[in-house]
Amino acid sequence: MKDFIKVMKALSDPNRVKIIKMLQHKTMCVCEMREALQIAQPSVSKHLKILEEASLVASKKDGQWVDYYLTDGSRSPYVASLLGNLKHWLENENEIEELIDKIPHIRREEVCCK
Amino acid sequence: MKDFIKVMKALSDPNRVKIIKMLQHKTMCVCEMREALQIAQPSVSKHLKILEEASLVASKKDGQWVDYYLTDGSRSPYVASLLGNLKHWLENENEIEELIDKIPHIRREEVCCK
DNA sequence: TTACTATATTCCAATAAAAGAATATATAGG
DNA sequence: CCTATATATTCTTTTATTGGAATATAGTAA
Repeated sequence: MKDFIKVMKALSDPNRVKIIKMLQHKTMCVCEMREALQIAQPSVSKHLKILEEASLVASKKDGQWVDYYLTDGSRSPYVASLLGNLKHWLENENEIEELIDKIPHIRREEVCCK
Repeated sequence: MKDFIKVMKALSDPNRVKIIKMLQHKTMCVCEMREALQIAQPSVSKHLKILEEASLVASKKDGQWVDYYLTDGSRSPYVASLLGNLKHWLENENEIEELIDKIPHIRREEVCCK
C-alpha cells in the first residue's frame, strides 16, 4: 500500500507530471528542467527527489551535472503501468505540447553557467 | 492535466484506496464503509465526494441510504485504466485482505440505526 | 405533522505539501 | 589550493489535506 500511495502522490503534482513528460523525450539535468518549468532550482530538486523515491526516475552523475531519466519500471508494477500509460496520456494537452516544444531550444551550455 | 491530477490525488489517500477495494466486492452505503474503516461518518462522506469528483465512484439513492459503486470508467481513460489495474493491485496486502474479510459480516440493519 | 435516521456540509485544529531564500556540498578548471 | 558552478538541503512561509465535532438536510415512518 505504501509504495502505491508513494507513486500516486508523486504523480499528483503538475510540475512532477511535466518532468515525467519531458524525460520521455530526453535525459535532462536539473538546470535544464528549471529553465523549462520556470521554477526555482531547489523546487526542481525536491520534485526530483519525490519522483526518485517513488522509483519513477533515476539519476546518474555526469561531471558537474546530474542526469535524470525515467526508470524502466522493473521494480514496481505501479511504476511500470503508469510510466507506460503516460507515454500517450496528456500528449494532446496544450500545456504539455508547449513545454515539449521548448526542450530542443534549451542548451545546457547556455542555461547553466550563469 | 486537471482531470489526471484529480484522479491521482483521489488515489493518494489510503482510506480512499480502501474504499475502492471494498467497492470491488459490493455496493456499499456510507455507514457500512464507516464501520469497515472505523473512521467518522463525515470523513467517509468527504472521501466519497473526492472519489466521485474524480469519476472513480458514483452513487444512487436507495431509500434513506446512498449506495456507492465503482464507475465503468467510460468517462475517463485514467479512471478506466486505474480501476482496471486496481482489480489485481494490492490484492495480497494484509491491510486490504483483513478489510475485505470484514465486509460479509457487516450488516446494514445492524450497523446503521444506532 | 413529529421523531428518527442516513448522509452532507461547515467549522476548526493538526498535519502535510509546496515554494523560494539562504546555505551546504561536491565537482571542474585554473 | 582557490574560484565558480550544479545540485542538494535547510529553514520559513503559505497553502492544502485530513480528521473529528457540531450542524444542516433529506428521506422514512409513525
